[in-house]
Amino acid sequence: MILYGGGAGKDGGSTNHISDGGGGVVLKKGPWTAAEDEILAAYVRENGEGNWNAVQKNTGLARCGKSCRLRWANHLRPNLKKGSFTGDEERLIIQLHAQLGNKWARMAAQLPGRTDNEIKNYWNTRLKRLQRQGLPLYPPDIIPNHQLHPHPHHHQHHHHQHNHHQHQQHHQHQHQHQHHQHQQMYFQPQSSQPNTPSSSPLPSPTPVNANPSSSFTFHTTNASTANLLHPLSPHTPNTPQTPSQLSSTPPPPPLSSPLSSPRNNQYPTLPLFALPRSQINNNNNNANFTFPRPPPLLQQPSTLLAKRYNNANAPPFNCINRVSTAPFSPVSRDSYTSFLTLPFSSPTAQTAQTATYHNSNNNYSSSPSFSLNPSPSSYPTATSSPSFLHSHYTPPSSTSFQTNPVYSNMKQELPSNQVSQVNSFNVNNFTNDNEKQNSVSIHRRSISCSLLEDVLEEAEALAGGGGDRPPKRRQLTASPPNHHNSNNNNNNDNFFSVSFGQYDSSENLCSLQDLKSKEEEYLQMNTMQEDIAKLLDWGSDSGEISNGQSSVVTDDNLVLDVHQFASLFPANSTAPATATNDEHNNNNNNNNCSWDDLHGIS
DNA sequence: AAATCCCCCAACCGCAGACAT
DNA sequence: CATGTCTGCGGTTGGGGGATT
Repeated sequence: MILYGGGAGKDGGSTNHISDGGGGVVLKKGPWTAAEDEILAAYVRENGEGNWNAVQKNTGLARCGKSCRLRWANHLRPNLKKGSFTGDEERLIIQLHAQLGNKWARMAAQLPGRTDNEIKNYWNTRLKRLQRQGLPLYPPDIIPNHQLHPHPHHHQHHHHQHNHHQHQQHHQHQHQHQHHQHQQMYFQPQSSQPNTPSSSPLPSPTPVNANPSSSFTFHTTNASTANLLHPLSPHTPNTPQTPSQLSSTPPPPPLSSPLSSPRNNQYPTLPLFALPRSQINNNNNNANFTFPRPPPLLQQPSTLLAKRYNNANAPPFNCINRVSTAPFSPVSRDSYTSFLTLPFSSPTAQTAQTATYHNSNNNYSSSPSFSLNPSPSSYPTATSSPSFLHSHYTPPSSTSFQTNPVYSNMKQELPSNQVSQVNSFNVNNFTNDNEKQNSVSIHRRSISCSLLEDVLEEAEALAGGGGDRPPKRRQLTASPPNHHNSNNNNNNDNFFSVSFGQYDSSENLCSLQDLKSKEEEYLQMNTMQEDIAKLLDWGSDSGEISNGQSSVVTDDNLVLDVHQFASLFPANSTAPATATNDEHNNNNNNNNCSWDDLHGIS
C-alpha cells in the first residue's frame, strides 16, 4: 500500500507513505523532519546503532529500518564532517577511486566523517563534469587500478560480480591493487565508470604513460599517501618519490592531454592538484603534471562558484564553509573544533551571524571575517556542517548543530534542513585576545582559494593553528570591503597570487615557534596517516609506514616542511603573481598544469 | 519577471552478504 | 542446509535552488 500525501518530499514529488508490508504501518518516505531526526537520534543514543527495524517498532517512527540507518549514517551520527571536501580529501578520493573503483563505502572508511553517499555524489558530480569537459578522471600520474584488469569494460556490466569478488577478498584487495598498479598504463577511465556513458567525451585511451619508467604514480607511495592526505605533513623520509627520484623519472606530459593549453602552455605554474611535498620541492623542469582539484571552482567561477558559494546578496567574500577538522582523525577533530562567523548582511550571512553570535555581544567588526571557536563544546558543530555551508542552505537556520538532534532538542515538524534557530550551544564567543587574533589572522587570509588554500591553511595550522585550526574554505573568495583592496581581482587566473599575496608569511612563520606545543597534535595527525596507510596497505612494500617510521614528526622536519613550502611561494615574490596574472607567462620552473589555464574550460 | 536549464545531494531502490533460526 | 531477517553497498532518482536565457 502506498499512500501519498502530506508535505513535500521526493519520490515523485510528494512525500510517500508506504506500509511496511505487514502490519499495516504506514511508513513515511521522503525528507526527514527535524522531529524524526530527534526521535531517531534519541533512539540511537539510548540503544546504539543497529537493529534499525526496531526503531519503528520501538519509537513509532514511521520510517523503515533502512531509512533510519541511512539517515543516521549520513546525517545524524556524530563526527560527521559536512561541507565541501577539502583538497586533501579530494585527492584521496581520486586516489582511492583509482584504486578501488566505485567502492564508496571503502573510500568513506578512509575519510573519517565522510559518508559513502557523499563521496559517491562527489565523484559522480566530478565525473559528469570532467566528462562534459572532456577531461580525464584521473591525473596521469594516477593509474586507475581497476582499469588494469583484463576486461575493464566489463566492470560496468558485471558490477555485482565484481563486488562479490571484492567482498570475498576484502582483506586482500588493497594488496592486489598495489600489485596491479605496477603496470604503468594509463587508461581513460570511462570504461570503468559505471556512470560513464560509452559516448564519453573523454580523450582516447592513449596510454599517456606508456613508458613505465618515466612515470610516477601514487600507488607505491607509503609516505606520499600521507603527504597526499597532508601535503604539508612532515613526511620527508620514506617518501618514495623523493625530489631526486622525481628528477630522474619525470613523468611525461600527456601525449594528448586535454590539459594541454591552447596557448601551448602545457605546464603552467599553478599546481591545482596539490603535490606531495617532495614534489612541491622539486622545483626543476620536471613535468610534474599535477592534477587539479575538481575543476568547477576553477573552471566555472562565474557560474558554479557563484552558485554554490556566493549568495546573490552577499559580498563575494563568502569565506566560509570549511569547518576544518583534524586530518581524518575523529579524535583530533575534537580539538579542532572551529566555528565560523559571517558578519555579513546577506541572508546567509545573517543567518551565520545569528548562529555564531547568538550568544555573543554582536560586536564584531564591520569587516568581513570569520572566527573560530575552539571550544570543545562546539565539537558537534565542527563535525556536522553549518547549514549555511550548503548550497541548498535554507535560512533561517542556526548551525548544523541544530540539525543534528544528537545535540539538540528541537522537535519541529520541519524538514530537517530547515531547522529553527535553537541554539543549543554557545558558540563563538570571543572572549580573549587569542581568539580575536585568530579571527584577524584568518581574515587576513580571507582571499584564498580551494586546494592551495587548504594547503596553506594546513601549513598555518601546523605552524600554529592548533586548536584554533582555521576552517578550510573551498570557494574562491574575494576581498572583503576595506580589506585586501589590493587584491580584489579574485578570479581563476590569479587566485594563486591572490591567495599567497594575502598569505602573510611572517605571522605564520613566527607561529612556527609554537610548534612544540602542537607536537602532540601533529603526532595525532600522523597516527591517522599511519592508520590510513595501513588500511590501504600501501606500505606493504617497505612496511615503513606501517611501523610508523614515516610518521615520526619532529620540529625540525616540520619547520622545514613549512618553510620549504613557504619558500615556494615567497610572500614577496612576484613569481606566483606573475604567473597567475599573466596567463601567458609560463613558469617553467614548475611544470605543473592547471585547469584554469585551459581556455576551453574556463 | 518568468521560463528554462543545470547542478547538487538527500533519499530511495534493488541486490547480496552476514547472521540467526 | 534452508529460510528469513538484518545490514550494507552501489546505482539511481528527482526535488530544490541557483544560474542563465
